[in-house]
Amino acid sequence: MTNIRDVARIAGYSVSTVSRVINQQNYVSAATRSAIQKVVDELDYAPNDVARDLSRGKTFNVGVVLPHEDHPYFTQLIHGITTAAFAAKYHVVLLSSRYDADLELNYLEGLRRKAYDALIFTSHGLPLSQLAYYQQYGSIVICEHPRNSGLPAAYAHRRTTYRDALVYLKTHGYQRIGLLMSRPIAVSATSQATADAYQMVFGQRPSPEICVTDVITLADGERAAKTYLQRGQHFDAILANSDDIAIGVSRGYQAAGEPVPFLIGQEHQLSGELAHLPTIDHYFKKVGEHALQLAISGEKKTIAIDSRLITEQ
Amino acid sequence: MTNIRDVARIAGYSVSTVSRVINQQNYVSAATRSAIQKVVDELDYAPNDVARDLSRGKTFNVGVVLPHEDHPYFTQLIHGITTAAFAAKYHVVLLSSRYDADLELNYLEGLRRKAYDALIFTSHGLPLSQLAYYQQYGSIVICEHPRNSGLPAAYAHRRTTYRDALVYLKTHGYQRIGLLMSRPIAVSATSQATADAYQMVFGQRPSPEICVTDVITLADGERAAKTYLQRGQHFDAILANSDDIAIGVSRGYQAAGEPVPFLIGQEHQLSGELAHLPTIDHYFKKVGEHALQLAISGEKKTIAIDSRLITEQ
DNA sequence: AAAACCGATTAATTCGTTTTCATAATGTTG
DNA sequence: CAACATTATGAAAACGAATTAATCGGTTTT
Repeated sequence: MTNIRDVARIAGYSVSTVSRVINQQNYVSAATRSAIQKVVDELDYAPNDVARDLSRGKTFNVGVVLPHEDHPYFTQLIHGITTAAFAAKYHVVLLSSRYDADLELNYLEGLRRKAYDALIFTSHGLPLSQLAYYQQYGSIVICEHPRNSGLPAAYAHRRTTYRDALVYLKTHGYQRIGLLMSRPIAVSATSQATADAYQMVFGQRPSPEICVTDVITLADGERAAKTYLQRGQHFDAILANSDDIAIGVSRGYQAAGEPVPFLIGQEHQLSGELAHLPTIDHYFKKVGEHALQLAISGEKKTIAIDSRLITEQ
Repeated sequence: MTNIRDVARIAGYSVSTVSRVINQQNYVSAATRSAIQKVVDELDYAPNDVARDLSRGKTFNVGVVLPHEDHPYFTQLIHGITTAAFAAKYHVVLLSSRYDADLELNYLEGLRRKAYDALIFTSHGLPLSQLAYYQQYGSIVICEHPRNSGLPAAYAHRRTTYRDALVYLKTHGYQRIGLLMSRPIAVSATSQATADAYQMVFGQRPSPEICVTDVITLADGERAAKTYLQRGQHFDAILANSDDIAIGVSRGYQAAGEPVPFLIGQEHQLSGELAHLPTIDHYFKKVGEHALQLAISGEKKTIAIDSRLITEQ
């Protein structure tokens, strides 16, 4: 493979001058520039990005840690991240984690090994304190409320909108509310926001019986409905964690021949639109764009994006 | 930052021995190994991936070129690609193209600049011959029939299943069929497969009037229905290019107060399942896994994954 | 006892850039 | 015309590894 030294030798100039030409820098005479450019074209030379990264001490890579890549939350987030990365000439590296601590740690180590300039955790299994520790090796952005971790964060401001949703239910006469969550309250900021909102509206933490966790897919929604029915619990309404999941819940009740509670979904998905369900749009694309911006700027800010309750569709 | 030389100096061994220790290689005595390991731990040393890549002449990066990252076809493909990449310890770099020739060329150049070891084109705007030219700089895999390009390919074997779908329609008495496509027949292998299947079943190329192109989203499906109605054309059935789009078509006809033709969707999406539409599952995750395998192995094979017509759901 | 072999180790080269520092040539000012 | 900038260029030193060839005891073959 032809390198910068070949170009320099054949053009009869020094390596540094060639470097200046290919990087569009100053202090090269027009004549020299065109002479070198000619040789570059003739030899079909292209600089080696890896060598360049090593020399500059920067890769322009941003690693994006995500538990599963086929989930709409992550898809939308990724869309925002790649959009912003593209504009800033950064590269997005996808890192599957499945909430596996070893994997997450391995990605954090990647920061130390200079594989990425920055890391965005769309979600995480490790404690925030551990993520925070790795900030010394590169900037780390999370997509949830940072608590007391000091981590820069871009996230959907869920709590307020969850409160709006629950107030909406309450004022429409729905008293007994079921809550579906992707992960247990103890480990998930999203689930905590749900519980906090519940407390704000109903004056007490949600009891474990009204919550079902580990609900990710439509099938999980069906399962949740069955769980509620088995437990012999009656609900006026259920706040599901996605529209697809709400549809699953509806099916679960229908399959059991039971009346379907009033449902509110999330994510503003097609399924919810077709079923005319109220939903919550979290504008994750926007969240992703901000997350990337934080990652590359190194700013230690917290950006909360307002989400929106959509009751008519 | 502490580097391999620091470790060598402090441990009292040469750089090459340290290198052998951190790479788990032979020809290091147990005593030396543990002595060096101790220093590595003390200094909290981690090897620099960029330097390693440069020295080895390999990055373990696979670039994935995709027109838009929020489309289910690409989402599923990406899911397969990352799954396989993860298993093989490769990294997936997302490259947005929006079918822009300059961008695609830039990514091809990335291969020359050694930014990626291989490139997967989930779709492309540039002619295949141009992609083929860049194979000299690294392996390139496409996700469609390679024609005479000689490019390795993993793709959904659409034509046969499209034929199945059209035969299904024909045998059920549907004669006048409309076809929806994401891109014009001239530039898209998928659209060509549709046209080929049509010819196999109905004995002639589909006329331009029965095709609507540039149909990507549900809203495009609605638009397509209106286009057909405006043209004053009547169809017994329409083969849509996704379930979501089929739903859009249905809405378009309903909004105009017209009877909805029989619809077949694609992608096996939730929307189609809910509406009990026949659909075609292309198993894109599997396609993605094979594509990555081809990319890193460098095999110049062609792998066609059979898709499946689902008429009962 | 010379020749061959083997495991452990090191010195030196290589990968392909960017960047700093030095120097020469040219231009500008008082 | 001396003093001083400014522009143009090159030599050499990073950047941080992997790898090749060489060396050196020690052991085994012949």
